[in-house]
Amino acid sequence: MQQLVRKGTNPLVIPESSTFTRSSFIATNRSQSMRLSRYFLPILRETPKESEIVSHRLMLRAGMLRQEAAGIYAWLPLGFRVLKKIEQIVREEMNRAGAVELLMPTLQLADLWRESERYEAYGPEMLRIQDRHKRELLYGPTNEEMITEIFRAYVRSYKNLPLNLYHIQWKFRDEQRPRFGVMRGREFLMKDAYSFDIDEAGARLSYNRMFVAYLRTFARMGLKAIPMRAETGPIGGDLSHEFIILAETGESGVYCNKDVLNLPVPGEDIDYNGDLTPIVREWTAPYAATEDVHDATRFEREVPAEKRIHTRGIEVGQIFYFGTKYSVPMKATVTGPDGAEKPIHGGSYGVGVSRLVGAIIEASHDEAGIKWPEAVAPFKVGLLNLKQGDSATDAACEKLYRELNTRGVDVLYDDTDERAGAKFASMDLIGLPWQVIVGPKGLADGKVELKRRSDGSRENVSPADVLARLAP
RNA sequence: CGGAGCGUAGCGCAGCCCGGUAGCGCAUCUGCUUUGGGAGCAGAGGGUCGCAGGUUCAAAUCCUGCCGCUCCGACCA
Repeated sequence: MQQLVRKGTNPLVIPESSTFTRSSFIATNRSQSMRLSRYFLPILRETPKESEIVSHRLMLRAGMLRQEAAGIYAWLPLGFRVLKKIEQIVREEMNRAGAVELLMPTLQLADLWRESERYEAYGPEMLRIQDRHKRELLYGPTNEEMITEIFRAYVRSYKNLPLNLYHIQWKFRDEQRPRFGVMRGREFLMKDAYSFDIDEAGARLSYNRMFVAYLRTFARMGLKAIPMRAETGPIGGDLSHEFIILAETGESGVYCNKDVLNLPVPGEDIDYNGDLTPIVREWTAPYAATEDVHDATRFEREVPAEKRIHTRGIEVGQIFYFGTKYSVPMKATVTGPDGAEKPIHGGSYGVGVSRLVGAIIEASHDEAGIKWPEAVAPFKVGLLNLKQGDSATDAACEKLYRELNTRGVDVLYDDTDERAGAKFASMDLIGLPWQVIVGPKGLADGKVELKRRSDGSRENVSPADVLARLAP
């Protein structure tokens, strides 16, 4: 069933009799709230057949996502809000680490890829396109060539280094078998950063900055992402880590030392110009590896039996140092202090932004639905009016809705005339961190119910306490 | 890319073998009764049966081709 939650009057028409402007969408400087009756949230009661893993199933049921073709999705409003929140966290942490944002196009000229000799090498996963002039284009699966082209066009001197440029853009890889929803789509949103340094020593400093930025990025999303030694893959190079979150339903097997789960994540006051080596060393000291590079002998020698973890994981980021792999064939050189031209040493650093939406759900859900970490939740609070039309509950809800907004809290206000049970089920499904449940029974005692989605705990509090708790 | 399936109402499915006016549940709409964990009753609307061709008096059903999607495996952020 597809229930388009849209009931009530035409939102484009404010009745003349209205004594107030009925705004369905409240946007203050700090918050963006919605009335469910005016939102677009097509919740599915039944599980769509095509979804195999839990995150995909929940994204479809929660009205976040619509499949348009194999591995290609439309992001519905609720899903889009999560995507944007994740994107923004990635952006803030990249900026904090000194990377500079730009935006490259999705389409690239084939000639660019011929320079690095990857046009032929990439194979059928690359979507190749011809324009009306029969020029060969491709939908970019990654952007090393293009960023190198941009870099070499402008940067001449070592004095402009180090430089780290990144963008957050849609990519396309024509997977033979797309599956698992956004976890392995063909079109996906990715943050990719590219570092440029005069030599390997400099490149390793850049690498470390991204390493630390990734620790912070994933921690902010409520994830324990573990850096694991990785194969360098088709991009090449000799230093690489995958950042993996543990989830039973993960795509690959992982082995690690339990200690790595409790390491401290650097605070936002971390000095990216300082020496980050101790942090990287600390995080790479405990054994942690995916099964394709797993060394059972070492694992058993280094990790005491009670600290061995063998489970599955989802890759949410990967960082590479690849040296002069692109700068040599593409002639991206700068003049060094000695007056000699040198190819730059590069690295690339990806975060699967759209994949993270699914990965977070894999790591945080229960039977009833999603449990969003607050930092990425589409709304912080779900406000449930259990008896729409009752003047007391309506008034109490309207007041809470306005006041939470005034205090900068994102609220999804379920003001529909659904029955209480349906509202509970829908709210649990979409997984907002907090539910404020307002009904006649509680209001008789001047109380509403405050429920925390993460652990299901609930308590009866006054509306004033709700404000104090949710908008301190 | 090997193997296996599936396309019938918004979603989940039956009907196909054995050809004969397209059905069920949920959802939607109307009315009444309900109202703190996915309500009940009564009524209503909604389908080029994936597309094209063929066989036949007659095709959702049989035959051929194509398209789309899913699952297992190999592969991958």
